[in-house]
Amino acid sequence: MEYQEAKEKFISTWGSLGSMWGINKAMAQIQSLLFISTKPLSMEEIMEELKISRGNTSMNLRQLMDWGIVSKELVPGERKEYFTTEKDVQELARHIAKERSRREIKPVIKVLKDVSSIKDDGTAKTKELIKQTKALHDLAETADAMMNKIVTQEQNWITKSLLKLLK
Amino acid sequence: MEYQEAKEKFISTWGSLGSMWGINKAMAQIQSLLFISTKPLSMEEIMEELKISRGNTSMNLRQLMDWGIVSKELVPGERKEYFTTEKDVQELARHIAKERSRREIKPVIKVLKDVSSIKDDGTAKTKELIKQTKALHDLAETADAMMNKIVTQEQNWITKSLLKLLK
DNA sequence: CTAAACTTTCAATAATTATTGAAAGTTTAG
DNA sequence: CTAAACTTTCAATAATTATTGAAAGTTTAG
Repeated sequence: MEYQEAKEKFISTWGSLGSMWGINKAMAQIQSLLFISTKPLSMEEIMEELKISRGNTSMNLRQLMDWGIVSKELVPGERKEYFTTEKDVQELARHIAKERSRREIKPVIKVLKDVSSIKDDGTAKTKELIKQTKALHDLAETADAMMNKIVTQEQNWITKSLLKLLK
Repeated sequence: MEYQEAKEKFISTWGSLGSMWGINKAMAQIQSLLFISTKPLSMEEIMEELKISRGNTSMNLRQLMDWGIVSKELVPGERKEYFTTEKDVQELARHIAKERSRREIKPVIKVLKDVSSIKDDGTAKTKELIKQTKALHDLAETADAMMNKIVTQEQNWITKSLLKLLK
């Protein structure tokens, strides 16, 4: 496999993966492109590489900046804006985990808490609803907490020792 | 909040969440409905509760069975098929994590491995591609392994002690 | 201040994905 | 074996989501 093929494969795989972390294709592809680029890229360059329109590029870059994983880079003497993404995978994972938690997981936990707190009228179906949503609530909270803790740590020693412990 | 409202809120929240674990709305809603039901439900009952067509119900039930989180229950003396979902959240999480890993994460890890193994032609851009995809590969593998281990364990003692350790 | 160089917005449209429902298929009671 | 009771399939359609591109907006060099 040559450079160009590998690059395209990476971008398209990572792009289609976007949905896993609640991000659309173009957004994920722009991030991928920046992630393996050796230098900041301008909007023109991104449009051309990915064959997407100016509007699309602009909107998705903004979203990536909202997620905190892409930032503007000003090149002195240049009028254009250039963009870079966080290059450290650990940091990237931290940002993504934090945003997902905030945008998606936390609100769901809230709903589960509300639903599981309705008053018990004694009927079997109400009891079941309360029991099951409470169980999900606890699971979701634990999972969310673990994810954040793990990803927030100075990874190396703790991850390694956890993995050993869990094997 | 009364039973009916709580139920609807739960089903619609959990349903819209489906996309987080790569499942469509109807599929997630059917699972939710079964999850808080006190008894197995027939296709008719599911259709009626969720206001979805017979075909839709049939297809999504099949998918849920493929995921291994819903199963047929035969009620003696009845011609119809009845359905139940795994009621234990721990088991549910295990199944979901396992399927996601198999369907989505493992294939991506494979691509990352391939891409990061292209021959180094000495150029900066090739070096960067290799370095970055290798880093992602390692991260993805570690995350996948941890998720599976955690979710596979007899949760209680290990989860609790891990959480303490991580706090 | 002006105009060129750029970016953003957003209505129209294209692409994708989910849903319907009727026809075909399957199972079982009798 | 037959027909009723059910389930599945799948082409057509509806709903949702992403994309385009031109017009409007913004910034800065001169």
